[in-house]
Amino acid sequence: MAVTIRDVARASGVHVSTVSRTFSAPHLVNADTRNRVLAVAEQLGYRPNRAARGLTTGRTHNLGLIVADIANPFFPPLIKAAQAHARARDYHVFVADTDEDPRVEEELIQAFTKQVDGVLLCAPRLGDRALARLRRQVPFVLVNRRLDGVPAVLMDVGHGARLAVEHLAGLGHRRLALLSGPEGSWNSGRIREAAADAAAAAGAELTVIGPNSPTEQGGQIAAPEVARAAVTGVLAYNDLVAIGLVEGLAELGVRVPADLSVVGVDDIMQARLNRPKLTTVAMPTIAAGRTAVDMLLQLVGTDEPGPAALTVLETTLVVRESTAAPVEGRAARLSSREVT
Amino acid sequence: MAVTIRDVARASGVHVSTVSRTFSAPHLVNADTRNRVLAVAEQLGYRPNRAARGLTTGRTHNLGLIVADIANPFFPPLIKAAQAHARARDYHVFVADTDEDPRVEEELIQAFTKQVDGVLLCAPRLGDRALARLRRQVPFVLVNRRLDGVPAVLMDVGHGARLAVEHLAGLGHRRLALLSGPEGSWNSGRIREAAADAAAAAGAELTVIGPNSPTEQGGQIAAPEVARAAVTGVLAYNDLVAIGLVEGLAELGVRVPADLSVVGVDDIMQARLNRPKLTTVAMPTIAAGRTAVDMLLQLVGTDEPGPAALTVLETTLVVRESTAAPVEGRAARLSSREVT
DNA sequence: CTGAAAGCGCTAACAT
DNA sequence: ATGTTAGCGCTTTCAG
Repeated sequence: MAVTIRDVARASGVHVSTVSRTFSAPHLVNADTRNRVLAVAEQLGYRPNRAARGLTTGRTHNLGLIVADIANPFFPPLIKAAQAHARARDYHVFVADTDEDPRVEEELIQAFTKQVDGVLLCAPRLGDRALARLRRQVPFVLVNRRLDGVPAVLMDVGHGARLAVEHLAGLGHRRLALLSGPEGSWNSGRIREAAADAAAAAGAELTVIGPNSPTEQGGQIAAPEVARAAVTGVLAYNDLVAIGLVEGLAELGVRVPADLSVVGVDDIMQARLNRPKLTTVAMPTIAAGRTAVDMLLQLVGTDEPGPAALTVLETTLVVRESTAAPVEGRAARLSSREVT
Repeated sequence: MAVTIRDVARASGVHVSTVSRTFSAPHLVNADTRNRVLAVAEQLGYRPNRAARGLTTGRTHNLGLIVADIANPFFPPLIKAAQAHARARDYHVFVADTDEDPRVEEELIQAFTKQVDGVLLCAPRLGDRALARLRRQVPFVLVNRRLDGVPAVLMDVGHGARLAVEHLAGLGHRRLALLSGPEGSWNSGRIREAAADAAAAAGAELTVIGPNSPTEQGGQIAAPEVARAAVTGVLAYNDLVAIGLVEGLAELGVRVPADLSVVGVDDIMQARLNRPKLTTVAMPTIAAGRTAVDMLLQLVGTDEPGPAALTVLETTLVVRESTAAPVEGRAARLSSREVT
């Protein structure tokens, strides 16, 4: 085994408890002794064993971070921000991926219990009831999901969806479609509600198509149905779906934005790369990651003062090239076209 | 505190060691007792404390995974694969991001010591000497980096670079540039060597431009220099750089592939989305993530038989739209053009 | 300010 | 097959 507190104690001629204090309560030990201990520790290459410490203190100084899909470009910036922020506060973070499966999600939360001081649940797919139950096992904060009494950071995607629909309506679109997200997604619900409201207010008709897998493939698969729906504007659950939709549409000979306007949600890097560049709702992922860590640390009893138990972050609409004014009679023309 | 092994023991009328055995060596305990213990444990909601277990066994069942930048699209698929693979073997993984800073990299490795059974170092930026020293603190396996005596999984990017240069040469390009990567990058060195070899073999001239930040910005910044270099084909350190380069070039009025051919490395999702779709060297990231975990677990003494201490994974060239035959006299025309 | 002693939750010989 | 007894490395009363 490696060098322990005991080795340091022996080598510096003090008792282990003094060494311990040197690291966990330096002010309780005489400056001279402290320096000596520190020097010896340094020289021996001593590093406190966090697990052992956690055993007595009850705090592991570890956090769990659970997302549906690490490879979904929406998450990495959030993970990166959360990880960096946590590290700056001397916390390490376990990252895990549920593969969009609620059961895996539950298993992971269970597995993290006792391993971590708290977990960040990003856009969980689990039901309210399960979440409420799990909550008693381990403290957590939710990202993009609201549940009574549980701290959360929300990116106000409803607002973004409203802006998107108003943008479309402002361009003159009256027949809109919404490509909804996966079953358990809270965001999908918020987008849908807000879009419906905004559409009604603007006197536009909104058809909901879904649920869809939150991937490019999901969008591509939905393309024929969208084409058949005789709409001129579409709001997709996220950018990946939007990008897939544009691709699928292209294969059907439907051009964006000439024949159909498409807006996404997330503003992932790909949105800017896509041709046409995607009009989309930008999400403050970095701020969300940081804030979530702050809230979690506050929740698990760190002294650091933190934000309130519910933080709502604003979203904005980024208008790019995938939206344009509809052309007269387009809807009719589209609906009568032969589509598989 | 939550429910411990002791609570289970009391409630099921056996000694703690029996409970312990029920979980860590089930075959050593009578089926009836085992079932009873299991039932009680289940009912009480008992979950073993891995940290406590680790204290006595010396194995934490945790892995560390260190990358230069979580938000670089090259890494998420690798992280995802490694995490999933590790979890299937009952290992949790700490993910950390160095922000391309070797000092942070070193700090992280230090911090993970004792916290994990081993660490996966993906494309480390640390020097050989530092790596060799650190290696004595914690077992690790390298991804895309070779160091004597240290297990590694390599994606044969040299081969890919060679294919790329041959592809360019085959198209008729004779004046090539290489946008190299960041200082500490082993991959960048391999690409450079292989590209130089292949260029020489094909009778082409190769200008090295760099080092460059491994980001879109890095490519964009290099664009003027590339334009000035009077080359007709470019191999970039990675897709991000290639994409940034294409953008930067566009701003200077240089079109890809009409005026200049560009090849990237990595085949990230963005490569396909970019216009023109990027010709690039595809990396087997998922296999790499899995293999690295296997090697690491083998290294730290799991019984599972694993692959050898050095695994080289093949890369391939994906030809898309960013490369084409050069047009007569283009190099001269480009070099004489006014470029800032 | 520092030492002594107990114990965190669990495993690992060693007995029985 | 199960109980006993020591710790693992560290923190935390409690004395002094």
